[in-house]
Amino acid sequence: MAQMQPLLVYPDPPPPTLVQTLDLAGYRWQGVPSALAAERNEPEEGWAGALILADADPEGAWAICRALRKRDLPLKPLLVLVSGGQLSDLELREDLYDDFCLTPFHPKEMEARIKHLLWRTGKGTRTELVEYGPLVLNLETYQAVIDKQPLDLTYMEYELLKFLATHPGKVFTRETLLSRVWGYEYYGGARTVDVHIRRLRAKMGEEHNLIQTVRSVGYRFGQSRWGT
Amino acid sequence: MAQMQPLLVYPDPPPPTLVQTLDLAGYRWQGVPSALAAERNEPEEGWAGALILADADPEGAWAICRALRKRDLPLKPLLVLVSGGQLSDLELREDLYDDFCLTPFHPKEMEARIKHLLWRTGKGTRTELVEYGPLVLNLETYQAVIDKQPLDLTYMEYELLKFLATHPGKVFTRETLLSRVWGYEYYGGARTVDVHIRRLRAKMGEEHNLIQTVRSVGYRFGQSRWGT
DNA sequence: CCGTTGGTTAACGGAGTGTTACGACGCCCG
DNA sequence: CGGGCGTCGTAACACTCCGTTAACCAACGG
Repeated sequence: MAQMQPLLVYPDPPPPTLVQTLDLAGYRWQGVPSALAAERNEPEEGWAGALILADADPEGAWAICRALRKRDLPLKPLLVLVSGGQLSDLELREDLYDDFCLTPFHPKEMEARIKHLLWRTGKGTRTELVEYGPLVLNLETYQAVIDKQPLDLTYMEYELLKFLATHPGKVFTRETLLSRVWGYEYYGGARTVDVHIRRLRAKMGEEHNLIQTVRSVGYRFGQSRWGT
Repeated sequence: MAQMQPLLVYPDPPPPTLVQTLDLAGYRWQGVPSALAAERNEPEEGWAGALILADADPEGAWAICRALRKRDLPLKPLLVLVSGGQLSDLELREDLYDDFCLTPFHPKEMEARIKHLLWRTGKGTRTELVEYGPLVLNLETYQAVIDKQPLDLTYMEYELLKFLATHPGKVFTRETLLSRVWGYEYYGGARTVDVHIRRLRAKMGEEHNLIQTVRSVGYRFGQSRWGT
């Protein structure tokens, strides 16, 4: 266990109970104060996973999660600690964590969760491909392919398409897209979404209308389970 | 909210707290007393996942897990409930579960775990549906289906139908509909409602008269409780 | 510097919505 | 029994938004 890659822990320094739990269980770990620091201090071997405490500073914590998810997309296992009152937050951020634990936590439970999480992801059960019909997104290489032909997408276009494609059928308002794809509180015209949608549609041929507009509501990717 | 495959629950009957949690969250479920029963009672569509209570009868519970894992290896999500004292048991059975929860459990936590587990395994988020007879509204895709055939509704039509369908049997005056569907401060002719009702009726075939007019009062969706 | 990317603005076209008019139907009352 | 009145169904029409689109600008990074 000692020769494993270290765990990333936020915030820095972590609360004593967490420190104690991690040390007792024999994990190597390192606290980081920000997303930037997480990137800078990343060891040669990479992080084994991340523990994010979200009960003290939820916004900062989720920002870290987003940053981690965005950067190393062969996603590191990510465990968030939340208070009971934050359980409803989890619903909107399904894709930002792999497991969660309530605070105050039972040390044994935390240990078991970390262990199981590492085990789970070690088995490679994670998919780094997103597929929908003729579209394939390779999350590792940031490449998109449609009808076996590579798509040349910009960063934002890719992120937007990825988000939509991982929630097929569901309708999102422009505001939701702005907050979930662009990030936290984004101040800017909602028309930005329109334009990016348009550019996506242009790059993917017109023949497959994978992105549909739902008037007065927003946009939807793919068909839902009920046919056309 | 229905329309998802049911969850398998062991033992049968489950403790009241679990029943309450599942029912409140709107999950379909079925208790099974044994691995054999789980196989026999498996519905046509299959199980969405399994909830195994391991604190009362650990041996039986783990046996069930093993049986489930052996049979459908395209892993159904499997969540076990264990007491604090059983945490060490988990270590030896990493492969028999996908997530766990401590008993006594926090209902919200349980709900969040189930939801995340189903999301993770791609079994789909439990879609919020409104159903009445041949009509199904999918609230998150903004799609409507009648007799398995998609309906092409505009925004206002959809909102109106959604409102009516979520209050079956109840009669609403035009004024009420205007204020509840269009908005509280809406000022306009009451005939607007008529026209939208008409368009709805036209798009849904005439064969099902799901929307009835109550003369001098307003409109009602579905059959009143007094019969026709 | 120039090319790429991300975001804004404005004009345009059209679907969606609400209004109006008219006809049909039922109900009350003479 | 029949006229008159109120209510509802229907179609046509006009206007208002909304989404599309193109062009333009700003922020980078080489």
